[in-house]
Amino acid sequence: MRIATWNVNSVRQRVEALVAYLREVKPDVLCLQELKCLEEQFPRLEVEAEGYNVAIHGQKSYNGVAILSRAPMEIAIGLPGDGSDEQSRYIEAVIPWGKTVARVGCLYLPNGNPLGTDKYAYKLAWMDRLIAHARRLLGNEERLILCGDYNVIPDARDVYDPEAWLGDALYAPPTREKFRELLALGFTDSLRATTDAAKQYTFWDYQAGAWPKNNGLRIDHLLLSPQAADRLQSVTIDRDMRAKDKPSDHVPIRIDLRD
DNA sequence: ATGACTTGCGCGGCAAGA
Repeated sequence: MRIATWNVNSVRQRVEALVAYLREVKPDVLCLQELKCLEEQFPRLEVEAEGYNVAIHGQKSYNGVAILSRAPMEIAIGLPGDGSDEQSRYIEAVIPWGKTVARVGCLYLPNGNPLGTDKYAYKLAWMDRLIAHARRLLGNEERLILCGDYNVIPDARDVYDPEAWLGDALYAPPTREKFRELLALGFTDSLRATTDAAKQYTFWDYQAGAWPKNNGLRIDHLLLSPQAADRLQSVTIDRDMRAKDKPSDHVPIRIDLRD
């Protein structure tokens, strides 16, 4: 089972790259974030033509998440815990896998900048809701994968200039503390299960020559329940995607799980 | 070097991203 996640930064700007990725990498499941469109604006026909089912939680202009799967899905929309939250940042699918299933949560965690504002409070509250939901899901003892754009830099190896990022919502200590609280429920950070290496980046800003200078961040993660972690074979960051024409500022990251 | 990116919205610049 190959599961990938990619913040596309507008799916309508990335249709060609998305179709090429599906053809070349052939993921069984692809989670997308930052669609920046309503469901009816999503390039559904192009994706279905590649043999995928599509589940979309869209929003005008901002946010928006989707799960693409070769197998049919049972879908749940939205992160529980706040009925007044109007931002489209979470979608979950149960996907048949042999005699069992994979449960895949696709998330776009709030950016939260700047610190000390309502935006940062929303980020931390969203992380609390994610922790509560993840705790419940772990109780199912399923092959669970929570993946997406976490907007969290886990530690100093994962950012080109740690000191410069201490005052940023992606790296501030309370953000990393909450991320560790999530991990401590029993998740495995799939990338860190396979390497201790620094600079395993998944994002490079469009500005200030971040890509040519390799000034990147590792903020896209696939977290695995014990039942999924047992099956982890490999992790791949599709770094070359950042060098192509009209790239997203994020690249895909994916795992292979043995059947 | 007289300079710093991309997208949506919608047609003029601003908000948002990270």
